[in-house]
Amino acid sequence: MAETAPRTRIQQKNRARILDAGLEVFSSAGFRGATLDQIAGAAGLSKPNLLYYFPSKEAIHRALIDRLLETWLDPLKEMRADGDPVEEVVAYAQRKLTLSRDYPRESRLFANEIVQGAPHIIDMLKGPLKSLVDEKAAVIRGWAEAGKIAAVDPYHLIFSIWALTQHYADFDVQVRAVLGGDDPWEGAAAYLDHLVRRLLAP
Amino acid sequence: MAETAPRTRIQQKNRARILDAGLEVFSSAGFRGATLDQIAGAAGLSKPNLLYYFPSKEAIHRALIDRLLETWLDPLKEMRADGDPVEEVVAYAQRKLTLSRDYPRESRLFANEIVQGAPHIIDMLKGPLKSLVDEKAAVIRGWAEAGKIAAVDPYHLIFSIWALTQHYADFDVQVRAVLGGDDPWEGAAAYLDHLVRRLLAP
DNA sequence: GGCGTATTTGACCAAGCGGTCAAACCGACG
DNA sequence: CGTCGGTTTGACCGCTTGGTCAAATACGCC
Repeated sequence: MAETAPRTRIQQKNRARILDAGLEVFSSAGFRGATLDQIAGAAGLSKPNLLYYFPSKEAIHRALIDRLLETWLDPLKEMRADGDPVEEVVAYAQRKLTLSRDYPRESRLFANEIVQGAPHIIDMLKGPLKSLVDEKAAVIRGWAEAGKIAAVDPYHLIFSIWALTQHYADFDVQVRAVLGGDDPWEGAAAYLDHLVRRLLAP
Repeated sequence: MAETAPRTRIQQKNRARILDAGLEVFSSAGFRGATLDQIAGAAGLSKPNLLYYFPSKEAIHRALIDRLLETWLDPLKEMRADGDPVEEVVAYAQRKLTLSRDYPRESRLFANEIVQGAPHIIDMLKGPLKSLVDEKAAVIRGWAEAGKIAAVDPYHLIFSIWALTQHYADFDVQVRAVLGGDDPWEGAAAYLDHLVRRLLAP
């Protein structure tokens, strides 16, 4: 938040490179495990030069988290109360899965943060996230009570979609080790679709 | 492996305390984020004393991972080909959930390891884990072909059980933030039971 | 008690860490 | 050309880190 727009073209470019490098390093080593030298190296800059653009390691991390949070909830936000219930949930699950597939580093950044107690985003979890989920859970509950979908606990339904979609990104190594060479994502999409339909069919 | 049994009572006690402290710290900070001082503090020992029992930070971590791997696959191993198919999978899912509930620190230790690329256990994933999953997947496929359960991709079925059960332990902060004060585990068990039955009902 | 071994510790070290700073560099504009 | 703001860097600092070591202490057994 309160991100002052970078003035020059060179600032824009370097800030972007730093954030990309930071994402790479933080997501695969955690906050503590990442070093400024690694990030600087990945960004093709010297360490003091890094700190010319961001005042601290913490600031890079925060910028990444902020950027992540902006988009991470979008798929759920898009779920419409006035659509076809089953299709709405199926589509939500697929959007979330696509997000994990296309942004695995962001997914792991988030996972690292949560697993280690979410020190930087606990307020967001208890505030905006909870509100959003409460709202959508009410919608799902409404659908269930109207008999349009089977009765399910809406909170745990949402958790299971989060769990599954995060799993394919965060536990990618394990998934690939078990599956051998095959690309997991196609099978994942089909399975997730099948699972949600089975679960919600009235 | 090749763990020489501690001779004296004092060794047994201190090694156990160190492992417990190490589990606490590693699971909530990751390997890199954990410090020997933290572990020593949590174990109530001095740092050099720690290193009297374990030769390095790495060694503590490895001991924990080894101990974890011994039990982590047990629930899946116990799934019997000659039982009632749906009940076998349901029971497996519940065993795995119970494990996550009772050993959340081990779960997070595992999660930290995998998210960061599984550097220490990649061989185990590609070897024993893959073999076990291949074996059980064949069993599940057999059930499906015999019409005893609905047709599902057995690999993704197993992934979804892993994903969900790990989620409640690893993303505990988020789950609790969304649910408010309520204990998640009861609802989780009911939901997981329901999900598996719905999914597999022929 | 006394002795040998197991255990514990304070002091220390080299390397790596996040971060600073003054000086150098660079390109645009007069 | 000079100079002025934005950019880059090498050298450096204080602190933390994993790990060592010799000396001190406790323990178990005679």
